[in-house]
Amino acid sequence: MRDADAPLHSKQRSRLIDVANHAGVTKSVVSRVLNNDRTLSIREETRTRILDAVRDLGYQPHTGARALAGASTRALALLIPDLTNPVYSRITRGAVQQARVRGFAMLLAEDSADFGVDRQFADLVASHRVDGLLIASARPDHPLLGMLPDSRIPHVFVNRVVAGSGRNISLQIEAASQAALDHLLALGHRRIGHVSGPEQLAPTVSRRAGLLGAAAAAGIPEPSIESGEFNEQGGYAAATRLLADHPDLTAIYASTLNQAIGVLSAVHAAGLRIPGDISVISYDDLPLAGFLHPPLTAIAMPLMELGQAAVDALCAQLEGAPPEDVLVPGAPEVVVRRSTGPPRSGPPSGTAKVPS
Amino acid sequence: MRDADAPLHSKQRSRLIDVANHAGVTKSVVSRVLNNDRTLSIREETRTRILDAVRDLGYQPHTGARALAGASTRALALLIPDLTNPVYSRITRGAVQQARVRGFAMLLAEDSADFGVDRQFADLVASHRVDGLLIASARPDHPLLGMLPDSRIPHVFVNRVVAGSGRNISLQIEAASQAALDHLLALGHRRIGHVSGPEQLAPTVSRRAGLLGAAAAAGIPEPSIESGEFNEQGGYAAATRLLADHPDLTAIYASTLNQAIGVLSAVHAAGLRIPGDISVISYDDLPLAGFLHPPLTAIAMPLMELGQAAVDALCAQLEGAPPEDVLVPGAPEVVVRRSTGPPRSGPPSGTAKVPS
DNA sequence: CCGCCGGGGAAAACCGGTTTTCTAGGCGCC
DNA sequence: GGCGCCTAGAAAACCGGTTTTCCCCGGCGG
Repeated sequence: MRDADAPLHSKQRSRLIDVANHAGVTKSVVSRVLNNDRTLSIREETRTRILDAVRDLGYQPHTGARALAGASTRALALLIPDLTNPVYSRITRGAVQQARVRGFAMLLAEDSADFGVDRQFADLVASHRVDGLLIASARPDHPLLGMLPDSRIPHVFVNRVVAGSGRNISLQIEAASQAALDHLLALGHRRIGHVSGPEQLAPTVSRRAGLLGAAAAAGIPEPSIESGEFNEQGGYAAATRLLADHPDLTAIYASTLNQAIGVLSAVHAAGLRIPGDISVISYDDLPLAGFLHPPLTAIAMPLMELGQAAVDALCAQLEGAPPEDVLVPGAPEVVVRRSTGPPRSGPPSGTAKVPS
Repeated sequence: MRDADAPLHSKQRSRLIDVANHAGVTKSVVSRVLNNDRTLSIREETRTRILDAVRDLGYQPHTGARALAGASTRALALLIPDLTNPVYSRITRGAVQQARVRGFAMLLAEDSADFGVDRQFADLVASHRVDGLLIASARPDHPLLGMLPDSRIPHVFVNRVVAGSGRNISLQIEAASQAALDHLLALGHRRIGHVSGPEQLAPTVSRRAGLLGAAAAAGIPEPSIESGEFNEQGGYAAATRLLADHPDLTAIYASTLNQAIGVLSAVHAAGLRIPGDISVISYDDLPLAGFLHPPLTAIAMPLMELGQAAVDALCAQLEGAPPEDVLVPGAPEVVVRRSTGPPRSGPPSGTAKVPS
């Protein structure tokens, strides 16, 4: 035992040099062992002696020192538009989990405060706080987009498609819309309304395009579309307009679970029965959907997997791979509950023009 | 101008030494100016020269170097049990925002993965990644609780009350239960059920205690209580049991918005009308509540403020203040919607014993 | 005239790692 | 037997800040 001089009873955190002394080597060797430096040649016995010392002392590298010495910070940052939107909650969960698996910490920034978030994000990078960025909040005019291409900072876009960026991590949105339409067609619906999201947002556009394309291919009348924010109020307002302007609709496809809740509310308010008068189907499935009134038919999307895939893609960039678009696999699945049914035969039963 | 030798066109990030050269001083002076070192005496002219240089060069300190040199990391970590629970989303939002205001980054960890989260959190501290911890996820048996008192790491408990810790940041939960009961009493209810949360969880206990105390004071029969997880399924199951075992109930008070959604569903499934047969009221108000069927009466709690207060309290500790309990002000407010009304006079109308 | 004091800032040590360079010894080879 | 090479690890230079110490200089009192 050569550790007689090591401060075994010290309450201090142990440093690399302590481990080195404990193992009877220099700190450079310890560092290289811990980082799996292939250019180091070392006897197996020495290696285990070092690893034992690491364990004995409970050594934990100092993140700052590491970052300073040029290595990575092993931290990522996630920018999302709205934490209270369950869609982003799931994506965040997946991303945080996967980051953890890969040994990264995850920083969080929310765009809703929109109080200089672009600036904040730029600072995270400039101050070497993170190795890379996950951006789930890029509207086409987002200031961040202007500064990213110049910087060398690795980043991916999550659930966003920034044209030509070559680093978009996305879901099979068009296929989801196709699946939703197929479900409605199988029930016999032909006049369909769509509650869409904010204009120019990539997922909005994809869902709409998927729906319109599929409708055209199926030879049914072009779906009526109204847009609203990605929340309950947005869904409520859009559905109210749809019902008022297109009394012949028999089904509504909502772009988001939050919107769908607003849609349900608007349909109830119009005095219509679900699915008797109007069927409602939603993109995004969550446990919540099963407890609505009526339980909501929805398209389950692999949101956690999206978050995980985004972290994987970002890590690949960190390891030197060129960025590339990723389409998260997993076919959309229609979870049939009780908000969809055959279309009514006659005119709607309720007083569609008189919301309470 | 003395900056002729400064690499003005360099694309590199500028360092402290660059700023110093640009301003014609040494880096120690720059550092002390930027950190408002009161022991430094400096001419006003020099100070502005330095600040100008900082601005001109777009200087951004290297977080790692700073942390290494003994200063703080200016990062905090937040541990929450479940991101998809909107309650925690709001708390998180408040915390992230306030951290940003105070110049801190926020790291996120979720307990749901419960894949060594305590270990992960300990690591964050041990590796000097964060200055302090916000813990919103402490069950009494949480492993983290065993290790925290020893460590000198500043931390607070958010929406949790760890007895004797002296660092609990909490809401006026008892008052909220009181307000809920007052609302029901005013409507004429006397037989009340309560859907409670997981046992031993501090908020669960507080809400229950508040309700029982207020009920006793009002002289009504002791409320019937069933517990369930803090999600829709938990609320559904608990409400189903309540309805089956206590057919005389005329109102249910749910512990969480998620649970309330399950309660609504269970009441519907039992064939009962809301509020005709059963009134439902919930702790936690969110926009979502207004779009349920029927729109849900709920107690609005200042969740974002809770998150902010937690960050404030933690920062106070970082600045050397002794930890102390904080009761976030803001009286609970009953947002009356349509899920509550006068109690029915006779027996319930539905087939309460036959959930579909 | 000299010593002391305080303002203004320079110098250097240090934080804990990473990475490149260097060296001592042992071995095979010619 | 001398040489180069390989192995195993030592040494030292850095990364970019913070903080303590030190120094110079001018003014002022004795």
